[in-house]
Amino acid sequence: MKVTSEPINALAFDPIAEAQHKWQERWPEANRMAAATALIRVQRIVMSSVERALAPFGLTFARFEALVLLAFSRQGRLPLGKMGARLQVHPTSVTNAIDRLEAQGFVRRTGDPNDRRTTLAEITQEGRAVVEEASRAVTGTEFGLEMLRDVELQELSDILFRVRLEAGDFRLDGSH
Amino acid sequence: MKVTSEPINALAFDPIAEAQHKWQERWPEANRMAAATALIRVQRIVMSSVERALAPFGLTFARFEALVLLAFSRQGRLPLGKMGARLQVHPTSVTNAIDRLEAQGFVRRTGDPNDRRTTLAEITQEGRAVVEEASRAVTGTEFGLEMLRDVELQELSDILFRVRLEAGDFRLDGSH
DNA sequence: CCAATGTCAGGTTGACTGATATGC
DNA sequence: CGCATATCAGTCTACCTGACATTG
Repeated sequence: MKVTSEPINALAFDPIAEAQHKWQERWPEANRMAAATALIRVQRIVMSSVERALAPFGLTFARFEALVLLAFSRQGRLPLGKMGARLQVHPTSVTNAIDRLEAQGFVRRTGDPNDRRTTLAEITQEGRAVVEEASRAVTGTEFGLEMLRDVELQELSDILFRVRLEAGDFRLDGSH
Repeated sequence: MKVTSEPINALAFDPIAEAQHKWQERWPEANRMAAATALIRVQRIVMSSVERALAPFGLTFARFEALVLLAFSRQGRLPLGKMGARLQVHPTSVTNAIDRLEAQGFVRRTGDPNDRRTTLAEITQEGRAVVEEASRAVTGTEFGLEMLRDVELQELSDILFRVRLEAGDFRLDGSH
């Protein structure tokens, strides 16, 4: 997904607060609406920051995520299906991302001898090199969240954790 | 933007916490990385919830936002440029959204007699009707944030407010 | 002449649906 | 046989860049 790159125009007021007031006059849940809208807007800020850092490496966020996942894996390779489950993306999106990464030489497809239905994606030397550099570039942007102190980051993560947990992203089994 | 519609697969652990640990072993800013990743994931949850509610009305989130903005405006019409500034989207995206809304009969283009460069988008009767119904449908989903109480919603909004403010989305002039 | 406004052409991305080949 | 895995074809949305005509 492409995303607004720069503040197009700084408004003289908070457009979300404005919308919240008007929403409240007609419909319920104005607070939730405001939080959701702000979330969407901040996601764009973060995405924009990250993608700007990744562009010089020929990477998008989706492909970068896939590459990091492979780099973090024990053997440097994973079945495509497992990657989709981890990254919470559609199977065809995984295929697509790996297609591109393979064309760039950052990933190689391998068959799995144990289960010949599955395809493994394996990160290459070039892939490891680019993930190292790209990660430093992304870190350098502070993910567009440079204004948040550690306490706020923690608060934010805690709240988002609850949403992800109760939305069914994962279970808490204690196995980890 | 289309988005994952359902939990594809509930993992037995939190994939973001896992990534945070591994990131920490190699690169700085692991907390920021985790917050950013969680933000992106929760935005997908919210988007998915909202777009599922809007689909029956033939609306996407982008078009719904535009329609709500028009419905909230004093005269039911706004210049396209102003809409882009409010919604923080690219000029061509506004043109595109209004194209579709016009084809659906929810919006009508008008010329501005004062400044003949600008085009006004005006919400129609049908547009007002659909925005009323669609808003109720969206509200019914609680924006995918049903698990957050008011205190948490407020905390979340406060933190996101700081990000938006310091990212340059708007200024605080006191004029509003 | 320069700036602003909106549109158009052309291209990229990510995601979805439905169908398909292959293997467990 | 049913199920899982990955891919392909085709479609859609949103966004971007660069060019353009019109108007202030």
